[in-house]
Amino acid sequence: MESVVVIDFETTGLSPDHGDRATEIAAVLIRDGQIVAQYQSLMNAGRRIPAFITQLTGITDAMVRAAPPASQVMAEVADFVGDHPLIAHNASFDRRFWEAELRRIDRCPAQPFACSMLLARRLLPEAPNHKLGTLVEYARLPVTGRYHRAQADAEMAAHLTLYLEQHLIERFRLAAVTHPLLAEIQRTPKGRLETSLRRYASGHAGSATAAGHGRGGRKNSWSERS
DNA sequence: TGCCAGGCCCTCTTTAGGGCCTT
Repeated sequence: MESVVVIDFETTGLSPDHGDRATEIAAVLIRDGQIVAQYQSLMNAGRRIPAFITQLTGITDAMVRAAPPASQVMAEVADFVGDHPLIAHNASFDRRFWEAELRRIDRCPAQPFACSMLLARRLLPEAPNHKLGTLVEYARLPVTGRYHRAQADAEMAAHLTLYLEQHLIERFRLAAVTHPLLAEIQRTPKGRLETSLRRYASGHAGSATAAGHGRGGRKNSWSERS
């Protein structure tokens, strides 16, 4: 897979539209099937942390008060991410905070997102459920730290992404797995996934190119959807 | 003090409702 970044936020709640703010972020850069760089920081957005969140994450008001300002952390992580496409577990959540926090520092978030949870629902429907912790245990992936902390969750989501990539390559004999392909898979209706992926694989035998970009303008079932 | 969301998916659906998943 080309370079992608897996991110994970810890926050004061569920909705940036209702005043919730990020308290911690981690970003893990994957390149050529390996984790090659990481960024992690608590951040101080000036919000009190609900007791429930402290119980869930272990992140306290004192920890956040001692952390760098959210504006500084978001600027640093935006530089770290650059133009790389992003992946997160339940990406609709992280995407809202990513966009909200970057807008606060006048940065323009433009990355495409893919979601490891939606991918796992498609590719591992037999898993007991599709919570990150359950999938880590199900796939026997390394537990890299405390759940509900950004660094550990981002690392485990990265390992899950690599596991899903390998699953795709072995099961469907794909020559390459790209971020656009992952985004396409999570949008494909469950009943059509097997057929569509096998058609995609046969159309890309021996190819090392990305989904939806067959040579010579050739289109396939994954191509040119926006 | 307690509450607040949103996108996706499945089905007993599609003119809807409820569960999952994230903090």
